[in-house]
Amino acid sequence: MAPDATTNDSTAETGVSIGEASARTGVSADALRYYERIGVLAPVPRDAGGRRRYDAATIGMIDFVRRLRSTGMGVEDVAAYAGLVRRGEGTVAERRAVLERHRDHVAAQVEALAEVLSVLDRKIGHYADVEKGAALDCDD
Amino acid sequence: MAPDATTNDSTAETGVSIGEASARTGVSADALRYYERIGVLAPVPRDAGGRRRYDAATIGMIDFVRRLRSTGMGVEDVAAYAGLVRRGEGTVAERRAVLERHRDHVAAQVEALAEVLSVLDRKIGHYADVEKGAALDCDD
DNA sequence: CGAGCACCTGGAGCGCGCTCCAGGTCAAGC
DNA sequence: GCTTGACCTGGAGCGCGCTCCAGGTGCTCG
Repeated sequence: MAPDATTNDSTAETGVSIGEASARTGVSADALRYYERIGVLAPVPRDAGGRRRYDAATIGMIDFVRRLRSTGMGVEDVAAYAGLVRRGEGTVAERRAVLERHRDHVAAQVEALAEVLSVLDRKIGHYADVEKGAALDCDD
Repeated sequence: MAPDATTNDSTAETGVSIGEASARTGVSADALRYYERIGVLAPVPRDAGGRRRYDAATIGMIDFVRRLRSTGMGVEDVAAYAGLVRRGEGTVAERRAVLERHRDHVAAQVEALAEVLSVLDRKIGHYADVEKGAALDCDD
């Protein structure tokens, strides 16, 4: 059986290109290079030609970074967390603390959004009322 | 009975100052002027000395604007909505459509945040496990 | 009367997080 | 051999949403 269509080389060219990593994670290639520069990602290994190769673990990390970013964690904070991950086992408690703080932050966001959601629903309902019986209109 | 401590003048100085409006809404005075400039707020009436006076309805609008902003609606979109409000009754259906679209947007945000929340909880739980029996650790 | 304070205007500046660009290298396909 | 395309680097540029500044006005308080 052929082992793998993309890796049948003895010099084990492993991982995927930056384009592929971008496609898989939804993070732009520019952003990936930027993340590496500022330390959100550890220096990514290169192939013979100096091109980046992203392994599965790194892809996973990028995906997690994307989630953190999407919930409003600043790139510096993400870089700090990533630094802990890189420093290894001794930082587990600290990593947990960082994530717990961020979880609380996200939970607060959800609450705040839910509140706005209810305000929107009230307002939409009000508009709907005005549209039907265009009468008992107050102001907004 | 004294009618009101702040408004016992015959020339009816109505509404509150920009500082007061800022304090009540949590929106900075600079932002309030900025909002007026770009049309998020209609031109605010002035007192004899050219200072802005915010009435209750405007304070309410500012509060709603703050909610829209906090849920990621861009200032231009907010200005567009505010423009509809200013144009009056004929725009009710359109306003409703805008808010419904935004509500969907916010609902999607809530869903996305909730998903990240669960990922965070899993990860935090995993870290907690590692901390207790520091053994069956895989990688992250 | 002088000081202090809140407010005014127009415009410049800024922090964030990328995004884009110029100029170059390399590998593959025609 | 030449073109095409994905990738490389360092650094400049940008869109957003304010924020800050200089320079000035006017009210109030001691």
